[in-house]
Amino acid sequence: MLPSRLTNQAALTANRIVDQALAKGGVRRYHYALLATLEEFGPASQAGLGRRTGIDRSDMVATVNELAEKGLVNREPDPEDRRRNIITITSGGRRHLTELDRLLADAQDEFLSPLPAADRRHLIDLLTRLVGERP
Amino acid sequence: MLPSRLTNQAALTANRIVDQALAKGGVRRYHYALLATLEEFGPASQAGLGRRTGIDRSDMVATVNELAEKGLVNREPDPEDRRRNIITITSGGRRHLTELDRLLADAQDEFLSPLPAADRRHLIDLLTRLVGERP
DNA sequence: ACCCAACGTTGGCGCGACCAACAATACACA
DNA sequence: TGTGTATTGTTGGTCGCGCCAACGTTGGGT
Repeated sequence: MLPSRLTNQAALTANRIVDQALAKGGVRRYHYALLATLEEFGPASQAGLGRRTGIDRSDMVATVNELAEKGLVNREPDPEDRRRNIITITSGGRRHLTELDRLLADAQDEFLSPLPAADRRHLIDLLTRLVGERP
Repeated sequence: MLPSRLTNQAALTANRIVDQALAKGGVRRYHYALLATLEEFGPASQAGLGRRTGIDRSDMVATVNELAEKGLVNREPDPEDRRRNIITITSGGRRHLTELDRLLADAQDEFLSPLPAADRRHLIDLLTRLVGERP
């Protein structure tokens, strides 16, 4: 089977499992990606967040809208650059993220369940190099 | 980074490269999946092809339509079971598939380019076990 | 004769991933 | 100083994949 198709099949499985887990937390993948990135790197502009997550600027608008409506992030204009909005994760967002992380930990385990621990580490290493060292 | 996200990122890269390659052949991923499955396993019903490719029955209708319009497959009613259509790859389809295979070979190489050969084999092995041995 | 399962088909949905265009703002530099 | 260029947020739209529900037709079982 073609490596590309193999990878896609794996991603399909992963996404099914992950989407199901995130649905229990009431969010989709974009929401989690955004919350996790905010928690890891701190407040940033929408464009900056888009670059880090790979989410398009236009999709970022909707994602921030939805998270802001739930009170999980704040959107405020940047006083130093009036083009920008600064997105900040709220304490409620941080709490919610903790729950999502817990849900996702189980999902990862289910996703990787066919492989023993050593192979899981090896797979992660290979994938990291595959997606990381790319021009 | 979460294994699920890592896998998804790899799949995104793979799909971008593959889609671009298949576009040169004038088809999308579903078309190739169908042609390749027909070539490997021989004629089959639409439902049977759907089970093998993972393509939904409803999407299979459109895919067969498009390939039949191009003369790459034939759709004929099964005389032994009038519920079924038997889908057959044509000689033109076989020729086209050869070209697509060539395009895809380059795509695979580009996709896996960050990894040396031994690691590529290892990755393929791990992914095969990950998607294969699943309940 | 009856019911259930499988098939092809239609129509629809959601999500992720994109692109083009726009006004507002910042910035470089001639 | 002004003038062009780049960036940002936003709107609105497209495409493909992956699904699901429903329907009429047909087959197979009992």
